[in-house]
Amino acid sequence: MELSWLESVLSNRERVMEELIQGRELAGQLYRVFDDHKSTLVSGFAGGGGGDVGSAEGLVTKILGSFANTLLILNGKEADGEIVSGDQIQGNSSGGGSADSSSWDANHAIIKSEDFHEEISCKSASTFKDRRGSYKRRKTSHSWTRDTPTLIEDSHAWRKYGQKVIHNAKHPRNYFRCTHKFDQSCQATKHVQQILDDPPVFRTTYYGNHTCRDYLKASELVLDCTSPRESSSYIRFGDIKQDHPFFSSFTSVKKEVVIKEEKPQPSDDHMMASHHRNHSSSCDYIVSPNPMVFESSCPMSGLSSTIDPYGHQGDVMSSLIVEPYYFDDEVLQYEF
DNA sequence: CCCATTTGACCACC
DNA sequence: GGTGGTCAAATGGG
Repeated sequence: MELSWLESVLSNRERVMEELIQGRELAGQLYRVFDDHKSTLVSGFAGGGGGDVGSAEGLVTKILGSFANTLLILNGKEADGEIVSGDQIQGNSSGGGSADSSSWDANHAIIKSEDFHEEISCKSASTFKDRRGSYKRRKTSHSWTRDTPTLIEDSHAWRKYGQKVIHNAKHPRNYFRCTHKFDQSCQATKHVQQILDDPPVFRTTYYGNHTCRDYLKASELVLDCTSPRESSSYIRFGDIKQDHPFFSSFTSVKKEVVIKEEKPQPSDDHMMASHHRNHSSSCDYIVSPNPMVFESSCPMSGLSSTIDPYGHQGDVMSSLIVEPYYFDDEVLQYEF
């Protein structure tokens, strides 16, 4: 197997090189795009994020597609026809990157990537999912965790779908899925759990990559706090608030994030119907319903900033990254 | 009325 | 059988 993998890699070497080169070029273009608007993106989120974000996103899409393809090739997945196009990738690493340093500065995070031998293919398992709870335990999907003293924002819209008391844990674990699970078949999910009280530490575990197209704009990012009743304060670029009556268990918050996002193509709109109801309202594309959980997912929304920390796209990538990354205050750490 | 959250039920995995 | 992950009806806010 090792040998066949190696042979496969070698035989695809040209393709790998092409993908990497393309990725590099696209990244360069993206850099210029962001560079042109750096000041806007970094300090002026309030303004609404900017018209070039769209083109930037397009570039990001291509870049991600390029890297994803490379990874797939390296993983020997190509034969399975799993190479994806940039459009399919888009958000890939939901942990994608602390989008913005402003929300992130206060947090020192540790990110670990776990379980990287994943099958990128979707779980075919629950084919006949008519019954509740009938699901396939995500054993094969890769995950990565982030521990933060506060909840961090992210550029994706999440919807809470469950909460569970975990054995031997003081705090319940909250389950979120991507809002676009149904309309765009985005499989990304995450779990958030407070693992320490004082100081508070929240562990966010991401599963799967985002394949959805819509990201919150920078101006929509919310930074919220943590503990249920204590310090939840969320920040909107431009103003800071402090209050929060909510959080029953540390969760649910009302969507404070005002901003509206341009609607996604109306065409796919309905597919989203969440099970029984048609949840396709624009709201779904707007906010991150739970401020409580934040983490930064994908930077593409608009702030480029720095990172795209996690390479979770694939196993290979993860294995290539050995050194920890240091960003400003935070430390991103990869483990295998 | 629409939509997000809550919460108990259900089921896969260990 | 216990635990954890997901589903979906119920609930409540806007």
